[in-house]
Amino acid sequence: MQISEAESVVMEVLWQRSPQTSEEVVAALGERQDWQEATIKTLLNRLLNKGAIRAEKDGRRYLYSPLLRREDWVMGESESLLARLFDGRVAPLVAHFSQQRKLSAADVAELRRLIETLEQEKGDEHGR
Amino acid sequence: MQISEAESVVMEVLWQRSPQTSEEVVAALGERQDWQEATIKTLLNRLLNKGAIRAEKDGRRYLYSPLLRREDWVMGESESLLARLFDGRVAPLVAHFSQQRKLSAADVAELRRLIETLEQEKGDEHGR
DNA sequence: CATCGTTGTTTACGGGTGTAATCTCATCTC
DNA sequence: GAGATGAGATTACACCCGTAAACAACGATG
Repeated sequence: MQISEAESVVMEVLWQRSPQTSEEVVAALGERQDWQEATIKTLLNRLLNKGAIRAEKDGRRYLYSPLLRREDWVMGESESLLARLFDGRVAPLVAHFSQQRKLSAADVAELRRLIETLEQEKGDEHGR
Repeated sequence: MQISEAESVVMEVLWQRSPQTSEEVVAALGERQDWQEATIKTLLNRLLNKGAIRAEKDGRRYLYSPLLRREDWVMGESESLLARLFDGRVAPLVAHFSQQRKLSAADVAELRRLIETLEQEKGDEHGR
């Protein structure tokens, strides 16, 4: 399931809450995006055709809900990037950021806590 | 500097070694990619127009070299992804991978070593 | 010098994307 | 029931991208 940049912005709105009418989506986007209503309708339609969302009839309107799950999309995008740039692994990405001095002390601390949790879990699995 | 997927494949060849003639690039790609020579020439030209590579005359041919550095491109792509999907931070990406069980014990160990190195460096900076 | 060939340049074309206007049809209102 | 209103569907259009063929220019070769 391939969705474009602009389409993903619409998806974010539906991932946040669903179902929503097109009017609500337009309202939600109106704040941040300066898209015409027509543009958003086009995007909703393309998402429908792609099967990324569904529309159920509700009186004279439709209620839109995501079919594509955010986790799946995020994982797809992330793995694609890692595969193309970092040989498919996470550690080289982190290493790259650190080499470019893009990690703050807070980032490092957060990563450490995360790693420790993970090591804990791995240990548990082993014991079980 | 935006370069497309196909263009980045050509860049990878030039990043590996440069300068190279178009013939060499074609040869390097011929193994993995089933592109016609014409396709590769188009991509070299587009990269030239974008300023991502340069061509210096060498007799009747040109020698192509990257202008865009791989690190810069990698960082740009990575930061763009993090910004769009993970609030711009690295840790949430790692967390996401771990939640999806995409981290092996080896990955975790590698990350741990990396983190320790980073903590070391931070300490040094502080002392200096 | 005329021709050939190689390498770079220009043109092509279908599909996706960003952006939007227009059309159509069903419902609300008088 | 006729017109107005509003939602979704259709159409539009320029640009980028993947893919490639056609063309042009310049040097090699007979």
